[in-house]
Amino acid sequence: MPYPTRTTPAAILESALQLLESGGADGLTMRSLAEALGIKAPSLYRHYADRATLEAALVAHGAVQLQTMLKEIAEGTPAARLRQAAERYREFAHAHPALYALMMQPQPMTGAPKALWNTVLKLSSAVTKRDDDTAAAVALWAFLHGFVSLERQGAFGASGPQAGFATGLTALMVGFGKSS
Amino acid sequence: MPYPTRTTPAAILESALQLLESGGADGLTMRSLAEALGIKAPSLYRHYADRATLEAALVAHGAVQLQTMLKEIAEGTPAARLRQAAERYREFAHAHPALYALMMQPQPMTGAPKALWNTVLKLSSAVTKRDDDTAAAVALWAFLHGFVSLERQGAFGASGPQAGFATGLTALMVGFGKSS
DNA sequence: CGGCATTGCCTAACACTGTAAGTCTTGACA
DNA sequence: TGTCAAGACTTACAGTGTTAGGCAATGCCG
Repeated sequence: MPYPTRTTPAAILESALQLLESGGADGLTMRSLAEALGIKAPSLYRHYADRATLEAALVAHGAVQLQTMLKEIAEGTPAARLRQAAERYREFAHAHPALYALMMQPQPMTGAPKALWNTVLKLSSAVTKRDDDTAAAVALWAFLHGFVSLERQGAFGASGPQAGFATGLTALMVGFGKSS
Repeated sequence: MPYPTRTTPAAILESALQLLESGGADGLTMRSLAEALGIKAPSLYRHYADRATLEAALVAHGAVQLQTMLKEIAEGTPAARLRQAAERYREFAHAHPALYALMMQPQPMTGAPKALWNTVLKLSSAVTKRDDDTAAAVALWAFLHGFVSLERQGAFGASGPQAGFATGLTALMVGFGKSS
């Protein structure tokens, strides 16, 4: 009886992402992932040491993807670019809720997530016109992440979350000394 | 053979909170909770329909507690009170990380959490001087929640999260048209 | 006071998790 | 052709939430 095809790391990640999208966080288990790949759960441990390692790979993947989306923005004033980046950040979080949740789990920030943070920092510093303006970047990111979190948990009634997003973002930028 | 003491709902909540504090989110399981109470896991289902219901009770408890902390602040200008409330919010989140995480899980916002939200809204509206200024309150809460989330996940290096908190809060308030 | 229903506990068991141990199959290379 | 490593397999364990069914003790009602 021949064994199934050899499984590649790329295929595993792809299947895992797909399961996350379709079934949410609960949809991704070692067994469901294995089944999607046509193998048995324990075989996955030949490729990833444990679930945590697999998740780390997913997080890295997500960070790279999001960072790319943010870096692609090249047109407009720094303020306009920041606004656009914020929109994309929010879109990403809502388009891939389970992946985003995974990315935002407590964990030491290294590698891809670190690079993502640097991108946010640069985008923000361009607006405040102060290099390495961590305070502003931190506030910005906090606002972004907090907003999408509250949004996802349905904290806002029908009373216009979208409006609050733009308003808050503007307030933050104004407060940090730059409008436009 | 006499059965152990009759278990009260209050005792269950108390034990659950304690487990949450000491062992984090993983420390609270139906079995560990039962053991802490001197009973067996299935017996818990006489008191709470399922784990979700139990968690809802914990969330409600946390919301009431936090709301009380925020409402206690009576002195100072609206801006000063808001600042102090923000500090307390952050302290609460860090003092009870697991409980706070539970409170911030996606779930329809009703009852105690709703009341908490109203308190935040009032605190914020007092500063912007516009009744029912949801946009400002939303931005504020997003900032608060986002900040503590990122803080908890270690997203900020040693580069002064504390500074970023005050700075961001001020920026937000300035941006919404009121300093002091 | 006696009977009875409700309440709260029990044990046993099911369907899931992640994961460890040990074995078989396959393809590549000496 | 023989050997070896990679990747699959089966089996099994401990732990999760949860259900089913039964015993004990409390409180109510005649």
